[in-house]
Amino acid sequence: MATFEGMEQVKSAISRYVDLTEAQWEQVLPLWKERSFDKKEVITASGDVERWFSIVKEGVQRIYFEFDGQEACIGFAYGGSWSGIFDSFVTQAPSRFVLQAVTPSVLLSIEHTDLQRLYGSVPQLERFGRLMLEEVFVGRAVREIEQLTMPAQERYDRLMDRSPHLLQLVPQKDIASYLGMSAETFSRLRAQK
Amino acid sequence: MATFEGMEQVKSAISRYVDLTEAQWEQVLPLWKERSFDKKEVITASGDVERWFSIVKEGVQRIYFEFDGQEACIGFAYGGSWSGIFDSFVTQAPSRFVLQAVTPSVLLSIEHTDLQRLYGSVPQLERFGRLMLEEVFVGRAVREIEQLTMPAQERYDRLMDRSPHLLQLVPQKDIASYLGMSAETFSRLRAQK
DNA sequence: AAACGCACTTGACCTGCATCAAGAACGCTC
DNA sequence: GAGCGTTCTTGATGCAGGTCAAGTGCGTTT
Repeated sequence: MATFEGMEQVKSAISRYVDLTEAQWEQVLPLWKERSFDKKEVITASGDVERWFSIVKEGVQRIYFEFDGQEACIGFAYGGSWSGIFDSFVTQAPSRFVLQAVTPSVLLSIEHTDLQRLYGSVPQLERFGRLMLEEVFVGRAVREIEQLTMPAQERYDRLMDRSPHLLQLVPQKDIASYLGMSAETFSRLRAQK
Repeated sequence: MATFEGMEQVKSAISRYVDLTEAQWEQVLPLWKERSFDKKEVITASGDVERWFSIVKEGVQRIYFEFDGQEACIGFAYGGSWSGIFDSFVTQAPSRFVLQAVTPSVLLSIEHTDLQRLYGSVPQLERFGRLMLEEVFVGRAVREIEQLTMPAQERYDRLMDRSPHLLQLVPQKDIASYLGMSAETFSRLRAQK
């Protein structure tokens, strides 16, 4: 079970979407667990079915895809945001992606089966489930649109606006990969500022 | 309500995922409606919330995104496959995409509210809902991975393997856009075969 | 503190694909 | 079936960004 601060963080994250009664919180909160990972530890491997939906308590994680020796970074998760392989979590099909801790990380997680059961006993949670899924969908769609319609330069600018701290937290090569450009191009873009 | 053939098609599409009793079919089938669209008619506009989940009875549709005068094609739907703006349908948030009939189209559709209600009264349908969502997710992820990791040539080959008939059905410029290349490049790739 | 590895920078080169442009071949409409 | 718009082809040109290579700095290990 999560620590006291952990439970508080889960409560405040969910509270942004729905109000629950004290009795309901007592059903919801005990199901969340605290999970810790070392730097570079793989949290969910390719081929695994994602069992957990998580809120990031500490650290940064990345989602990437492997193909003939290369890696393509698909997304990041950090303080306060959701973490996990959402498509695999939702569909309970094996993931083709890897979730890895970039920095030492602590996640507050709930199991798929527990969440499903909660949907039955605490109907308001459905709204939470829908809205967090919406955020994930929108995030993916925004990235897809940006990749399709913007040059490297502009994609860089936008990411720096949205997540200026990211640069301090993760290797530049991962950000470059996320933006769909080589590490060299990324470096050059930074230089001319 | 749908025609007799329409209901048969809905039944066989759902039957691939779950078995229902006759009594259950009688709850499910009457909620599906037949909707017809002219060539080039917009089915779901940008900004709309997607109300419908559909099975394609006839015709081809495309999903695209508009930005400063350009269009980026995100996907196609045709005979037997699902159609709709799935992320907007699932999240009930306004769509940033457009769904348009490329050829005259007939869709067999169920409303979001009706489907939600059915999940309550026919629990087996949840499985259907999950599996069709899985297909959509997987389709999106496959395309994302292909865009990221393959040169234009190979993306072209793969699409032609997967959907050889597509070329007869929709303008080449839309396929080119879907593959993330210019119409000219697409034309040249075809020529050298 | 020496030594190794890894991330980052910078330069030179090269190429895949976009863009521009101009013609050919289809549909539609009247 | 004449005319017009739209789609498709083909050629010429240009450039964004990938690749290769060599060097620099830093954090870790021993």
